[in-house]
Amino acid sequence: MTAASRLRTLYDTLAAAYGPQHWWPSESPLETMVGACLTQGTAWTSVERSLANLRARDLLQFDALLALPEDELRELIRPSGFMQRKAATLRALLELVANEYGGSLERFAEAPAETARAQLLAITGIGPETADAILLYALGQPAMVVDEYLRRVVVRHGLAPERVRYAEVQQLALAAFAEETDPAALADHCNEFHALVVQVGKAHCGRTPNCAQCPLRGDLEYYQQEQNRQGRLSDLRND
DNA sequence: TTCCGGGCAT
DNA sequence: ATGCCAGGAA
Repeated sequence: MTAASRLRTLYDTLAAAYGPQHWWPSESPLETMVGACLTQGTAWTSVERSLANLRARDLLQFDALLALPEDELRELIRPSGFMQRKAATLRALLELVANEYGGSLERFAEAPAETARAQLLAITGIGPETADAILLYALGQPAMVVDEYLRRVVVRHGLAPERVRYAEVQQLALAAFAEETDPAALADHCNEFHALVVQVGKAHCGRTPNCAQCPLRGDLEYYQQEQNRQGRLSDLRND
């Protein structure tokens, strides 16, 4: 049983348990992009308040948002926290799209994924998770989003070592869909995968694990039994 | 590792 | 009151 095939089974188990997740909830790619920045380390309900503030002033349009002074933006996004950093990040993101793509998210989406990702990562305040979330949910690219929940699931189920890096978890998750050759279909899987991981993570894989009712407990027991078996063999060898 | 931060559940 | 959240930078 390879790590990739086990992860694929976890995905299928989550899909069966939770059903379609319909991510990312938004009315436009711009709103998705903004939400992706605002939700860093922040509950989604708080992000919704900020988005409502912007929508109420018709600011969820590119030109209007670009024209908004940073200090005003800061106040409108206050409910989602880290407002100074996030306001600066959003400004830089809007300027990237304005300067490199004429303010068109459609053109941004047509850029090679590697180019777009590098440009996003060059912005202070956008790290790998936010960059991949924007690539996937706002630009439609087949990017795998790795968050703390996925890292915990992968580590706790013995699919990777404790100090595993972002890129390694990402490669492992992509390997679970290696048979998918169509980019659009892969993007659909990436979309659903991350959404499902967030669901199971919030309910069962927080700071302290809560496995009793977890849909993935079967796989965990499999791993723990393997671990015990390895332990007994190790004892027989006296090491 | 620590800080950034308001909102919400407990 | 305390802990934690669809993270990232210094």
